[in-house]
Amino acid sequence: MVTLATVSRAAGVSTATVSRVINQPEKVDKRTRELVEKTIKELGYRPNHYARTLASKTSRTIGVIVNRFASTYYGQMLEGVETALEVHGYKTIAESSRESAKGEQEALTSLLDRQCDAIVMHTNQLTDAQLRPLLQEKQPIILLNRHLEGYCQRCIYLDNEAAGERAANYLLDCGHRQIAMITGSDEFHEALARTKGFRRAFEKRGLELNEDLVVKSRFGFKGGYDGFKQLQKRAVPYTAIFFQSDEMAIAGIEAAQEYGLSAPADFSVLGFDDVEAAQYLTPKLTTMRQPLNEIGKAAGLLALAEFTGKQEFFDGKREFEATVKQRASVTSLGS
Amino acid sequence: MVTLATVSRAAGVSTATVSRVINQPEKVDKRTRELVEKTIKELGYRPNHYARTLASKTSRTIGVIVNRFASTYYGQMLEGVETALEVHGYKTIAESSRESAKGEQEALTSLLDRQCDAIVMHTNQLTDAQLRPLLQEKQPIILLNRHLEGYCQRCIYLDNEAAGERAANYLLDCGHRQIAMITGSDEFHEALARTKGFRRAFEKRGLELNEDLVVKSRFGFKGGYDGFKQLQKRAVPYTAIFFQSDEMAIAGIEAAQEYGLSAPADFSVLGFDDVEAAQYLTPKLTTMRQPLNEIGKAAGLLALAEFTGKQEFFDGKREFEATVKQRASVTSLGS
DNA sequence: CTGATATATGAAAGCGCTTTCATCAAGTGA
DNA sequence: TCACTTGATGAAAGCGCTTTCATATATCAG
Repeated sequence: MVTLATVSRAAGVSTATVSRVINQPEKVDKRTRELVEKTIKELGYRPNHYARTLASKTSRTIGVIVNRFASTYYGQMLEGVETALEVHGYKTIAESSRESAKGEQEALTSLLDRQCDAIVMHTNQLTDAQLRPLLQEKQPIILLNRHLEGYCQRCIYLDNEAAGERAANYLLDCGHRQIAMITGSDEFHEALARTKGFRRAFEKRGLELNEDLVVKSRFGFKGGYDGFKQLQKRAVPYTAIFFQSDEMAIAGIEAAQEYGLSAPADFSVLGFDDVEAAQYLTPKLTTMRQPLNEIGKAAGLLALAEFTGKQEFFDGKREFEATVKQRASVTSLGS
Repeated sequence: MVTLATVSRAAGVSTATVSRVINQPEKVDKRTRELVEKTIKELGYRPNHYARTLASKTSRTIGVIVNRFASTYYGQMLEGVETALEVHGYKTIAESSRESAKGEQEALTSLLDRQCDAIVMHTNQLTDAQLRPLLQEKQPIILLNRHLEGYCQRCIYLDNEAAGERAANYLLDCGHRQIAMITGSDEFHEALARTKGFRRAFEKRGLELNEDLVVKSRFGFKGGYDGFKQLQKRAVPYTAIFFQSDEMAIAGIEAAQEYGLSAPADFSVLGFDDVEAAQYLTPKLTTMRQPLNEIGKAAGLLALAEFTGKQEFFDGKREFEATVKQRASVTSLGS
């Protein structure tokens, strides 16, 4: 194995000098530097990341924790973080929590043990009380789509309430009145907030939201499929459905087929996320576009800013807005 | 910071003993062990992963390199690797190559520098010649869906040729003769193999594959969309289309709408992958099911077996088969 | 030419852990 | 009882690097 010492011996200098060539080249005489650089190349020396981190106490890597890898939702955020950090010479490593509190906790300590300089995490299984102590680490931890009292500085999130409200308003503006909503699971702050905002839109207009039309379900295809069936069972008329994720909407549309119903002919559907598939479906899905990539970027940059203490990395934008992406699955009711 | 030394002092033992309690508890007297364990807990001590790895030269983690995070295809494999390793107390960390040769190379050295005990990688940008030297590391590197002369021991793959052949045969058996194919990009070994197998099926039956009906495109939604349009431009009649990925198929079906065509009424479509969305589309997508999760698991286990030298981790199955998942998008042509 | 300042380098201590080797006490069989 | 194994523990070296501090040489103003 080629180590610093190997190189230093070969070049006839001390290990300190070789180290300097790598980390602060300007502090080394040009001739020495070139000699060392040549030797490094010839020997194919690659610094041992672990030794380096151990000695310097910084690893130039940011850890990211997501719920699942096999989901575009998290994947897009992840890519956002990655691209933002790459520019500044930082690496991203990812772990998944497999949707369990234990997993979230383990991933966090694992990443901490790996000396990540900062951590970006999406957490919904851990309660506020469980989470708080974990946040005491000296490495900054950025929370995705989660609000924690007194920890706002380090939260990046979509304003899900506003998004829910906007979704309702859009449907309302299209003339719909009997609007159903299939929600994501309670466990997710996102779902709760979207529901709350949705309700508020009705209140503000002095309209009543028919509670029989809101069915609690789960994110993911299956959740949309089951949710739709449940809605049908209630036999309450509706002209539009708001699904709290695109995956749910896709599956819901399919479920409708089994009842001989089809969107948007029989009812309008509004999704959420704007996954890549949304624009390639039949009907093309009208959905609440969520800037997943930018959210990821912001989180990455905030992590960097917090870790380095250089605020210029981060532009201060912690809150993002979802916007209506109009396509074909929502139709206006003729007034 | 609580270190080994802190604990050892508090417990009144040597650091060696504390270390043993953690790594080989059976070698420590029960009473001492319990005392140390108690102290560890009280102090909230967590071993420093870096120091540990540096000293022991093993990190108990496997690195995985995928092309992109925001794709279910890789996500599912990743989850497969993860679940397989978790059981054995190994961690998985992932990096993405962002679909570039440079990215693949960087991810590899980064993971190597991180002392991953073994690496599982999906690589298609690096040429065989570029790849070979990288494989010389002492850490075993497992290749996903790639064949490398003389490196078969460490390759896990879907038999894409057989899959392509099977796809063609299925369509042929359904009575289709004018079959179009939209391929993935040449850069991917997967695409080439599927095409090859597809061709072979025709040859074996003494049938001719109309070359005007095969259009080279790219994986991903856009590739399917563009591919279909290109196919239309050629104005050659067909009764079925084989898309080399589900994403392509989804987008292709949508593109067809723009021509007033719809599947399966106007033509059958066969996809590839069986992504979760496939069963929730209209029409439900008939597709070549690829056991992504199992492939990931196998790769993880093989990595473990190679690293530890314990062959019992791995069951020897390196090659996987795709099977036809019949749903609604392919119809039989009345004979 | 002198003392002060800047620049380039090396020696050596440490980062937090594992592991080898030596030590010591306790147990064993003859 | 003695020589001998066995088991539990500690001292200390070392993993590959960074960084502080001291040293040595070069540079400069006066």
